[in-house]
Amino acid sequence: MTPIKGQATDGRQRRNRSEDVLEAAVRVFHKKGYASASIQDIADEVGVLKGSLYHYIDSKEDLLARLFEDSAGHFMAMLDEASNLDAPPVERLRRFAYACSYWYLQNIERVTIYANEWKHLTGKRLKTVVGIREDYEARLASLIGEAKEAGEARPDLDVNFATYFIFGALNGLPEWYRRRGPDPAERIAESYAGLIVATVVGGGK
Amino acid sequence: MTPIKGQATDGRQRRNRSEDVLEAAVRVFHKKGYASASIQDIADEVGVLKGSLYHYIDSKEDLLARLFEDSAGHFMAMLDEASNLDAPPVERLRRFAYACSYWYLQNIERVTIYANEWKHLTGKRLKTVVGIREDYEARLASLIGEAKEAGEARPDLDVNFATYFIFGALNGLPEWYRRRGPDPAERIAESYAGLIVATVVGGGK
Amino acid sequence: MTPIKGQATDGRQRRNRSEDVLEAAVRVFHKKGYASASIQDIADEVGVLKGSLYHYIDSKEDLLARLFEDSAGHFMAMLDEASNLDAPPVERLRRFAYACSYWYLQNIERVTIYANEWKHLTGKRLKTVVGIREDYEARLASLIGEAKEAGEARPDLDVNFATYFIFGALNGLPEWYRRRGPDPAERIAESYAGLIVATVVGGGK
Amino acid sequence: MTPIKGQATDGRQRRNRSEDVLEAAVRVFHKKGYASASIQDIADEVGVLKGSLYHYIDSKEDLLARLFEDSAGHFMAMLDEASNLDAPPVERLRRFAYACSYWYLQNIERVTIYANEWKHLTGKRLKTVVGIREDYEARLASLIGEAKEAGEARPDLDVNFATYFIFGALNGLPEWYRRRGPDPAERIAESYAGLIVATVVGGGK
DNA sequence: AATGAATGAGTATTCATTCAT
DNA sequence: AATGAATGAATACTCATTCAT
Repeated sequence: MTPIKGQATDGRQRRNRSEDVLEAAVRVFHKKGYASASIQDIADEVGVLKGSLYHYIDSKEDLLARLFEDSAGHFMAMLDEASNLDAPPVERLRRFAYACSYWYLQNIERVTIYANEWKHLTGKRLKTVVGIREDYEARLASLIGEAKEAGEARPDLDVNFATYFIFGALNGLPEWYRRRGPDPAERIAESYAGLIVATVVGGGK
Repeated sequence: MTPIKGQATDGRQRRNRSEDVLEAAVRVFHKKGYASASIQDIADEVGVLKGSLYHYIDSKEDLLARLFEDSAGHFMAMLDEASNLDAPPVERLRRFAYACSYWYLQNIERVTIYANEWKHLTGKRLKTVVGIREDYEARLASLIGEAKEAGEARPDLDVNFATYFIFGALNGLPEWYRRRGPDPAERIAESYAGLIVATVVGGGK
Repeated sequence: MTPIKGQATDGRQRRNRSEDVLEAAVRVFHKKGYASASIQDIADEVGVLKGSLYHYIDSKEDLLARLFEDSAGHFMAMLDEASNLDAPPVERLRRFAYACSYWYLQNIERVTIYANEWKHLTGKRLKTVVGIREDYEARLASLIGEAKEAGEARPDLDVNFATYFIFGALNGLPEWYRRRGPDPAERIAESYAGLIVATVVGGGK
Repeated sequence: MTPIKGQATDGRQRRNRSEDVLEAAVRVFHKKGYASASIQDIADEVGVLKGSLYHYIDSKEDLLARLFEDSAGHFMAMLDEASNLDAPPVERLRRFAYACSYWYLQNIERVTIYANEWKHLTGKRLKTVVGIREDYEARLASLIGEAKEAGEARPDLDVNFATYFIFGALNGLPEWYRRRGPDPAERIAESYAGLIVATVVGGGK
């Protein structure tokens, strides 16, 4: 009998504690906010004394940074995938919007932290996160720009404002999702994709 | 040389600083976030020892609450005015959207605090703020609902999702406004109004 | 028509505010204890802003000292009167005990403060209060001593211990008096006088 | 040279100081009174930074409460033992009185705190302490009551007043004991037992 | 890896006191 | 006499971090 990875032979979970710490941090930072959360809170969540946490982290900010690095990888992967579809501009916008919305809903806690707590990073780490966000905005903007050039968007559309508008609407998603009933993520993502496309394609007078 | 009113000859001022305190709190809470801001930060901003602040406030949370009460009045007044226009649904939606956007831009710091720091209120105060937000959402939802019933919106529009979507886009406004160049508030508000109407009226496929 | 002392012609009480302050201090110090009572508490009780109190007092400790000086006079008067009766020793002891008990009951708040808060005095003031207490003990001791010399007390009585014993019993009076029903002061004083005499005259084996 | 257990080579100690903290608190609260004593005072007495105290306690009131719980156990044990003697009423009263007096003298600091600082407890803790005191009074009262029923007390004795009287005399014991010379505890306890019995058995007129 | 004792700088808050008006 | 703004030192308590065991 071979021991399963992360499972000690005595039955106790012996997975990489580092990951436990990161997951606990996600839950705690999401619930209380980075500034209001204490190292003690996270230690409690992991089930360890707070002194022991420092085997896994260098500092509280380091822990936050690790969360961001961790999320950033997935985030960029999702953005890459969503950007590189082969379809006409508006269709790509729709799929991009769907993919983003869906991914947000699957990663609510991390996304909330990503959107709200980046101010507590400093130095290079802050730069990285801001860079990712700018990249994100740039991709969205370029998609919208293409749609406009292809004549599929409203002619009076301001690409930048539309980008920020949509970006904000997406970032607001996790905020109300918690409060609502059990709408399936697919339905919400589809609806949001539709709203985003409508924002761009427009209509109105 | 005559001594200025409220200015002692030794340089210390002895006047009522209630307003100063509130304004300093707005700046500090906006810059650092409520949890990370210290009473000392605010005292420094006012130019007073921290003990002296308690002449004007009961507690840090009380100070936050005062900010909310202060904003809530203006906020509701703006909402009332924007809701009670006499025009066809979509036109009313546009004007409502314009008024909100414009007001947000004029009150960025307070609006940011309003959107981000309400979690730190407790008890009755929290209830009041949540109530206002629900009222806000309800007004927006009812405008969108009227537009839909009047056949001016996309037939497949989900009124609730659209409401949250627009709400999020508005709340995201102050976040990027700081980073951008000097777009005049009127232009932004007009653009946002257009985007909001487009979201509802739709188009797309 | 001549204005009555302490009564302004407009009907408002205009008595000497100094006395109001002392009386308020008695109530507040009795209720909360000197250390836990704040100048603000006393100002509230007087109905004046705390800054205004300093027209009447020099400091918090000064206020406490004034209370002691105030009480000390009455206290010594009572002791003098009770000591100078003309009667056989045990009868004088009984009357002394009655007078003290009765006076305690009439001045519960001040007596409680006198018994508990003298530690917060410093310097000469402390000396004065300790002096009064020693005088008190000495008078009681001399009464008991006379009774013993007259052969009216138990022969094995230790005069000092008896003095402290009785002194403690008297000082405990205000403590439980508050908690009890409405026993008339006369009855309690009579009972205590009997107990004190019994303590000295004794019996037992 | 071998390092002493619990003594780091740099001079700082790293051992469990729960007991030290409680004992330091007894000394400090006794000396200054609970309200006037600061956490800093206690930390100084322990020889630790004040922040470190919170490794051992939850709050200042919690520390006081721990003292009371600590004392309460011993106190009740002593009362139980003293109550359950097998002898005629007055003899039991004498022994009870001796045991209490003696125990008081052995535990002066804690008894003083018990008698004076219970007002600073709140909630359930306050109730417990008041309950113990009432139990104490009830035991004393029942002993006195038995003596009276057995015809060994003065016929005009008021059992309640006698109980309070004796209770007060006992509580006053630690107050003067400090000021006096080195009377052996046994002699004082014997003397107090005699005084208590005399109070009840009486004589007088 | 984990513990838990200790640190030291920080936090919000209180409060006796001063003083210009 | 009275006000109320301001002080400055103190208070209880928190917390990220260190480190010997």
